[in-house]
Amino acid sequence: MQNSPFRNAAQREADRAAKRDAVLRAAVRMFNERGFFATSLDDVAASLGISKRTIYHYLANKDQVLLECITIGLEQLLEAADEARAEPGSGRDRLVKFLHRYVEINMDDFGICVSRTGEEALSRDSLPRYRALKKKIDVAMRQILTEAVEDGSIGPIDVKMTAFTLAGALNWPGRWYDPEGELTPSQISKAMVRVLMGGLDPRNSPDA
Amino acid sequence: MQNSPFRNAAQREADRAAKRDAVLRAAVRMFNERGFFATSLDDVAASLGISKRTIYHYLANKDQVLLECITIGLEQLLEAADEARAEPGSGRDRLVKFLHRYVEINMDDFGICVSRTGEEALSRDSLPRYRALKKKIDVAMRQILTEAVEDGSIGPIDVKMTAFTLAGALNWPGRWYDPEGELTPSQISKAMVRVLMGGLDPRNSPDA
DNA sequence: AGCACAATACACTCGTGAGTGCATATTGAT
DNA sequence: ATCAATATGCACTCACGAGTGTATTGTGCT
Repeated sequence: MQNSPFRNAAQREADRAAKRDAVLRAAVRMFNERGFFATSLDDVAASLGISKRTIYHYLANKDQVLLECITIGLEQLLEAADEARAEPGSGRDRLVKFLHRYVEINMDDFGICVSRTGEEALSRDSLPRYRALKKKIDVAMRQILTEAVEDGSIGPIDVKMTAFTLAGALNWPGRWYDPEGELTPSQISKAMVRVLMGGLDPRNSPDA
Repeated sequence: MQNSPFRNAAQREADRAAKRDAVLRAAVRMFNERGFFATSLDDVAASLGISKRTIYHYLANKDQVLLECITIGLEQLLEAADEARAEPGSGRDRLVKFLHRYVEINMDDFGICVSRTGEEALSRDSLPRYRALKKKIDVAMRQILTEAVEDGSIGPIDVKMTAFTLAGALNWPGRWYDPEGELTPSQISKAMVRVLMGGLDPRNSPDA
């Protein structure tokens, strides 16, 4: 059965997907390093030892390359939201879980690409999909916040503005995080979440 | 004395500065709308009813146009830091003052440009000046935080990570703020600062 | 063996936009 | 009145990079 046509068909499909993936990975790394506009697909091809024409065999155009990269990043965030919501514990526990994952994803190749790329980089055609995904994440964030407010495990904050504020803070590491730096993603995420949950004002009594 | 050569020389200088300024203003607006790379200097010139060649009379190249815009924005932030530090009151009071101004500046044309522009957009030559200014602002922010921690008016937070977290949150409005939207800069800034100062965790006892 | 199709390369077109050379107008100084 | 300098436009060059037409190779299928 090793060589049945089914297996082979599947195999080829997998090969193709793997190659497409490799292109996206190479592309996203270069986008993050030099920026989307300063990166030519010739560069990306060269970094893989292939020709630009090959890239166009797997992806329609440069815009689609970017959209795929961003989509991967955004879908990771959506997954994180789903996972967090499935957790046991208080609303606050689920929120904290989500925030941690959010920060960490934003220090991964595709996540970095998300936080560094603005709407200007995408084509008219790609914008709707992009905006829809962004919106979903915003909705998920607000949902998680609302649940936590409702069960009283966090204070009665303004959900909308809090979601914006959190998003900003959590996305920022994508701009300055340096894999060679001293701080690990996990340390960064812990520190940031602590600040955001506790706030700057002194607590009336320190809790356990 | 109305027509003394001094007056005229000064006048001409002022005219020139005003024109240069108008170019920067027009440029920054377009950069913010379409993005730096999607904006050609021909576009900017057209929006002012002049020719591209005229722009090159006041500014050396596109890179310098951007650098000037960013510098204006960053210098506003530095000013805000100085003003805040000169205020009376507790360290917390000065910090809050600074944060409010910070957010508001980030919703002004030049401030938006700062928060939307990454290092990729600048040339090798411009980077040092850019980085130096950014650093100054980070230092100022940490200074203000440190003072507030030391006089006990805010909790004993990790200054470095808090500065990063705040910067992220405060810069974010530059990405989504819409002058036509319902929320005014002042409302946004108030809401964000409240979230950041108070945190999400419930307070042990609500204060006055 | 031969066919069909996927994968890849090479060499090209074409548009766009940064930056410039030159010619011209305007204005203050002598 | 004339000169010098400043301001501005027009038309150009030049490089770069996205995307493509076509040829070539490899591989599974019959």
